[in-house]
Amino acid sequence: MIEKVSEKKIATWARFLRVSQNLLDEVEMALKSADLPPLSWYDALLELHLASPDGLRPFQLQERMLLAQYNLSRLIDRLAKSGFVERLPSADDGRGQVLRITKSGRVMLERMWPTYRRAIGMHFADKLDSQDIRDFSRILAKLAS
Amino acid sequence: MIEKVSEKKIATWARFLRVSQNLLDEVEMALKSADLPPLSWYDALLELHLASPDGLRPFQLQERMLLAQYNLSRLIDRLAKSGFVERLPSADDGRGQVLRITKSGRVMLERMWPTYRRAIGMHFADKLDSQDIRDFSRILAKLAS
DNA sequence: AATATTTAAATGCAAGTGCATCTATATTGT
DNA sequence: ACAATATAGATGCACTTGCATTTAAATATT
Repeated sequence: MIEKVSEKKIATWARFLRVSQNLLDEVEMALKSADLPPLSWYDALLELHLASPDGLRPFQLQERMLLAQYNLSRLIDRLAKSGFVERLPSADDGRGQVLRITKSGRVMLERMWPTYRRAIGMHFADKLDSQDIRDFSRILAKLAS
Repeated sequence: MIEKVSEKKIATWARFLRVSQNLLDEVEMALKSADLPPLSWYDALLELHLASPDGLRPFQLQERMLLAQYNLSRLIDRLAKSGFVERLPSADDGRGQVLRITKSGRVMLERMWPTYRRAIGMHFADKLDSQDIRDFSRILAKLAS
C-alpha cells in the first residue's frame, strides 16, 4: 500500500513536469508568434510596474523573479537597451542602482498582455472550473511552503 | 463576479508559474550538488530504458520528451559522448538511427534516482496527502487535454 | 581608524538553446 | 522511372545561461 501511494505520487510528479513544460512552451510560442518579447520580460516589467513609482533594486527584483543574479543582470541589460527600463544610481547605496519602468516599458507591458492573457485562457483558465481552481490553489500553497 | 473568477484564475496561474519554476530549480540543484547530470539526461535515459531492448528513434524520443529537434540532437550527442547511449544505424530507414541505452547508461540512471527521488519527496510528494494527489492528478489531466 | 568580511552588480568564458538551413533518404504524384 | 515534396537528423551562427571571478562599496571586527 505504501508502495502504491508513492508510485501514484511519482506518476503525478511526472505528469506535472510534462504539463508545466508544455504550458510554458505554449505561452512562449504565443508571444513569439505575435512578435513579442519572452515571458521573462513581462514578469520583470510587471514587477517594476507594481513597484512604481519608487522602482526596485536589482536584488529585489531578483528575489521576486527567482532568477540567478547574473541572469537578472543581463535581463536588465536587454530591457534597458530596449528602453523599457531605466537604471538610476541608488541614493543610499553607492554599489547599487534603482530600476524603474519607463513609459515605453508600460506600453510594451500593455501590448503583451492581450496575447499573454489569451494564452493563459486557452491553455489554463478555460480548462479549469472554479472548484479546480480552489483545489489547485490549495495544492500550490502547500507546495510553496 | 465574472471579473473576480478571472482574477482568481490569473492569480493561480501566477502562483503555478512560480511554484513550478521553483520545483524545477530545486531538483536541478539537488542533482548538481550530487555531481550528477541534469534532469533532461535522466528523462532521456529513462525513456530509452523503458524502450529496451528495441531502443527508440530520435524522433520518437523527441515526442516523448517535448524537446525541439535540434535540442534533442545535441542532447543525444552529449549522452553518446558520455557513453550512456549508443547510436545504431536504422535497419528500415537509411536516414535514421536507433538509440539504445548502454550498460553504463543504466548505471547512471540508477545512480541518479536516489537523489532525484529524494528531491521529489522533499519538495513535492511529502507536502501532499492522497486527496491532494487525486485532485492534482485530475487537474493535470484536464490541463493536458 | 585600519583591516577583513560581506554584499551589489557586472563580466569573461564555456556550455546550452533557438533559428535557419543543409544533407541525405524516403515518399508521393505523374 | 522521374521529378517534386516530405521527413530524419545534423550543424553554423547568434543569443542566452551557468559558473567563476572581479570591482566597488558597505558592514563588521579588532
